[in-house]
Amino acid sequence: MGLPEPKRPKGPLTIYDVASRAGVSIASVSRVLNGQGSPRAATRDRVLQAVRELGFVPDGAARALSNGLKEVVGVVFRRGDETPFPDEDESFLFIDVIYRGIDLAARRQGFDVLMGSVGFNDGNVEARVAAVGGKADGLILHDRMIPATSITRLASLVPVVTLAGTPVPGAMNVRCDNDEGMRQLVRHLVLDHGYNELGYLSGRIDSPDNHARAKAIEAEAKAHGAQVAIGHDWQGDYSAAGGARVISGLLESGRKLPRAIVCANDQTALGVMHALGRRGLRVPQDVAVTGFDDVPVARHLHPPLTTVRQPMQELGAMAFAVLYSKISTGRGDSDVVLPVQLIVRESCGCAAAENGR
Amino acid sequence: MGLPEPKRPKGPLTIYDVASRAGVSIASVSRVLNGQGSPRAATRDRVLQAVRELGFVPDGAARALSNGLKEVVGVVFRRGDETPFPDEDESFLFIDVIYRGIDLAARRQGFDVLMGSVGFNDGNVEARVAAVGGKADGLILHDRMIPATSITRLASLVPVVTLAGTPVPGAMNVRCDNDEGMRQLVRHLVLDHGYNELGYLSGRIDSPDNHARAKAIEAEAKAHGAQVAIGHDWQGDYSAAGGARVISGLLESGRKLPRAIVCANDQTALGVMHALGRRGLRVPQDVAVTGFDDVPVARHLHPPLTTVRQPMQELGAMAFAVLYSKISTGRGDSDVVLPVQLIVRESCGCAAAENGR
DNA sequence: CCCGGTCTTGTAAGCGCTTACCGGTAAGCG
DNA sequence: CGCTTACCGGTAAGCGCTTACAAGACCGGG
Repeated sequence: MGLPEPKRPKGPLTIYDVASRAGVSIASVSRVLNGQGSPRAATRDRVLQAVRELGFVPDGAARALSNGLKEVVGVVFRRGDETPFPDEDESFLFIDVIYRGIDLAARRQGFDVLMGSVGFNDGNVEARVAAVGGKADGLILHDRMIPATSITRLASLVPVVTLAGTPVPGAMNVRCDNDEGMRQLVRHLVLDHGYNELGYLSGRIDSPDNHARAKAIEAEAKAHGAQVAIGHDWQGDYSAAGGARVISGLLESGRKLPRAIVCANDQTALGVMHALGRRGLRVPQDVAVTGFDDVPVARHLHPPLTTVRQPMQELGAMAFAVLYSKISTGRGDSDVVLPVQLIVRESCGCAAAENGR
Repeated sequence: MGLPEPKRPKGPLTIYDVASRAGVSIASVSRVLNGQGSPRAATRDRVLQAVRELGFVPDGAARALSNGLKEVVGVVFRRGDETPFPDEDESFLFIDVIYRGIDLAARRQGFDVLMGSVGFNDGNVEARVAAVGGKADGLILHDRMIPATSITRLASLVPVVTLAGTPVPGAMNVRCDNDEGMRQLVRHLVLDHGYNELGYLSGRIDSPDNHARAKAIEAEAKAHGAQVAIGHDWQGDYSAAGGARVISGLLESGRKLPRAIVCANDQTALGVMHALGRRGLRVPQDVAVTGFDDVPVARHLHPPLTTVRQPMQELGAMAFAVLYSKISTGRGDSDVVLPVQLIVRESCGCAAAENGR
């Protein structure tokens, strides 16, 4: 008000509009907006006033270009494909919890999170990852979506943190202690329950996490004299459908199931329990089942699922923390391992203790 | 190779580096990268070669600034707070499905999704929303996080789609047909089951969706001569904890529960069922319970939850579609209503039909 | 062999913002 | 009262990329 004509120059509101409206230079506007320098109170007020009146919001791209900080972390995960199995609704729980951890941590530093998911069968994954990288200050990548060499190369351009994988040269890594978790679980099954026949229903064959878990169960079972069925017939894919498929296959071929089935993750366990239930087999009386992850629904299954809790939210938060440190100070830990925790519920054969809440 | 010294100029790789490496101008590089013009095959190859060797990825900010398109949609939701109740783990399921819909649709247009969540108690929500808006080409906002006038103002700067709210001047809106869904549900309860006493365990009081649902249940119940308990004593907040709290309160004050409890959403129903179970009340024999949303876990509850399915993924996809249309063509529908579907399972009293699979 | 037309490539002008640098003004001091 | 010292605030130079414009290369016809 007072000024002749604000006359929004049509084009989307820039700092120049604010400056002329407030009768100062664009530099002053910028300074007020960013709290740099020490503008006189009068100046500051006029600028703020103009900003308010105009409803001005600075353009992130220009800002980023100018000061070299986008305040954006890119996160690329694999999602289920566009047409998931009917059972698969919950297949993204795992990554969503991680997202949440990242989001919370990022928010605290004024960063936003750019999601760039890819399907399992998408082509040009590298291109997608690169595109996200170009829009962000740093990248958090799930497992092995692209070859290690590509990750290394990418990492020379923009800081990269891989999640739940094995460290890659140049990139940083954050993961959970799969090995220890699986070992605890096996000890509980073998030592506390006395099961000496286990089966390991695996995850995707190309997953480092899956390898680590398989290795651990074999080693620990052996150490305590228990058998473990594993291998091609026991090949799942981290999905509920996959777990159900394996069990059905085993049962149909007349195979005898081991006393306890250790699943690569909770979703698989969910599928297994469904398949078992359909065949009239009781969990845990006939067959014990365990998961891995401790996804939120795990406690709501019947029976509640015994599993290994990965601190997924912290995993995400830690990934961001490491990345942020790299972005702001230029250095960050290259391999962080987070502890896991055995969660004993009922699906292993333990009696109901403290159900739900 | 061949050229004297690539000598990465330390600073992070720009189009100039690529150009000099390939022995062409930056314009040519840009053209090759964006498929503009018709570069000679030899030129194209040299550029691509250089890009590959250097591992160049163009800077998104610069690109955005230059051509006025960031290829980013901002999405701001309310999340639970940083220290959720133990029960609340699944409280974000709802929005995650929507995210997924947005993500899928966005990906198809080469857009990425920028998440900017805010907690229920966060201050300066408007500032956060604005910040996200500044980094994106368009904004998808959940419900009413900020006053309508703010939304309107924001919408003059950048296209805005609100979700599941009521349309706001200037912004576009996409929502589900709450009214029809609730009416179908009530008809099922009253007409098919003969329940004539219902209770409506509401959502957050400031939510338009909650209002719409409350209105609908009252109207439809009245139309069929059923009573419905509603109001202060029945005030939930969309959370499981809230649902449980209300039920406990009611029971402790010695109140008699209606025959059927209609919850504002599935999470609330989950809490209600827990609370009921703890008091030894059976669902649906003693009290019927219904939800709203059809969250993935709904089918895994015991008994499986009768609810109203909102096509949440499509909701997200539609939101993006509308926004994209606005961004690219300058116009988009201002109020899209998506149909809902009554999902009858067992918590209403119906017999087990086709359980989960 | 020269000239006009085509096709390719280079030059340079921004996109909106931050910030180094410098001139101008007001305050401080002898 | 005049000069030094701070302090503000303005001017302008980029940040890395796209693209309009123009210059150069190359072709064929006359």
